[in-house]
Amino acid sequence: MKLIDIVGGTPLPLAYRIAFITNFYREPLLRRMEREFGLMRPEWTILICLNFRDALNPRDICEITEQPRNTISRGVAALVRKGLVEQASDPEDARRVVLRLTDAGRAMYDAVMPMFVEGEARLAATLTEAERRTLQELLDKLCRNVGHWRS
Amino acid sequence: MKLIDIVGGTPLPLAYRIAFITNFYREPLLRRMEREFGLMRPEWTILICLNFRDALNPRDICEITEQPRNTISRGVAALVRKGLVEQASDPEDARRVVLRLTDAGRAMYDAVMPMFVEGEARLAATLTEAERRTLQELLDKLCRNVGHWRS
DNA sequence: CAAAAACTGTTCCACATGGAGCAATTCCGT
DNA sequence: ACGGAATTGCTCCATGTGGAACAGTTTTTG
Repeated sequence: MKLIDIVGGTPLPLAYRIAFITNFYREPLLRRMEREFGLMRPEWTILICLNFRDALNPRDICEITEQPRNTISRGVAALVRKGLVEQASDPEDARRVVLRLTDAGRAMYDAVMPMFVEGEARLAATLTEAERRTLQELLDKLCRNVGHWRS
Repeated sequence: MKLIDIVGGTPLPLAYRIAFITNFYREPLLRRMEREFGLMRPEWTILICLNFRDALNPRDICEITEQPRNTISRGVAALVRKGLVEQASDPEDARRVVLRLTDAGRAMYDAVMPMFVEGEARLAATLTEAERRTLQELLDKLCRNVGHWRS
């Protein structure tokens, strides 16, 4: 009796399998990240956002990730304490704070990300190249239509 | 600037899209469940397990779901308080407890599940029938090979 | 047969997270 | 230009969750 047997028997053929994969892929890696790098999840989220586009406001990150403001606020504070992010005041709006990755912040991103990439590689290794391409296209279609199905 | 743009730009083409879908599908529905039905997530997990196969031990549920013992213990205690689950002592092993859904427990399951089914229907509606079948097969292949890629 | 080891379920404790409210600043309507 | 509304970021608070230790029971080992 394993979880997959139950998952296969529920009336949620897609959603449960997707949640199942998320649980067993992401959760253990996030735990390891917390243990080995001392990064909390919101901090990692912020690093990802800033690595993709620098000089964001906390508000932008909230909008992008749809996480509560206080969560992002605490995450930023922790990253600043660790010297991974610098905050400057926005000259155009005194309420806003401009966030930038420091070199240490980029180094942290480069140190953590390979762990997830390796997990992705193991995941992808169970599929053929054609299957991978197909799966990615279908998932991408779902993601891009998030506005139609999000609850 | 939306999350999907960042997701598409990371070196995790599959995993990030899957996590993205999980976040925007499951999270809002779980919040609604907590609000409207007063069920916590571990309690819902336990209901799903017992609906699939009755007379499980807490230990079984821990093994199936790979959740910590104390989480399941608290969930069971809450469900018993609410009259959704009954616990009896196992005559073969005094350490063990046998869990069974009550009629109210089954009714709760039947009341909550349609919410998730509806969300699944919206999700599936963005794909054609053939795409749905293909996606389910690929996801199923990943799930069944969880032993090869789990971290 | 006795003692150590393993197992099951619970409780205690630390803490990460989300909601509500707050101060400071900017925007908008009149 | 002025006063109310909206926005931004932060702090307090309640709580859900996981790790570690614990008591009771069973199994294994010497």
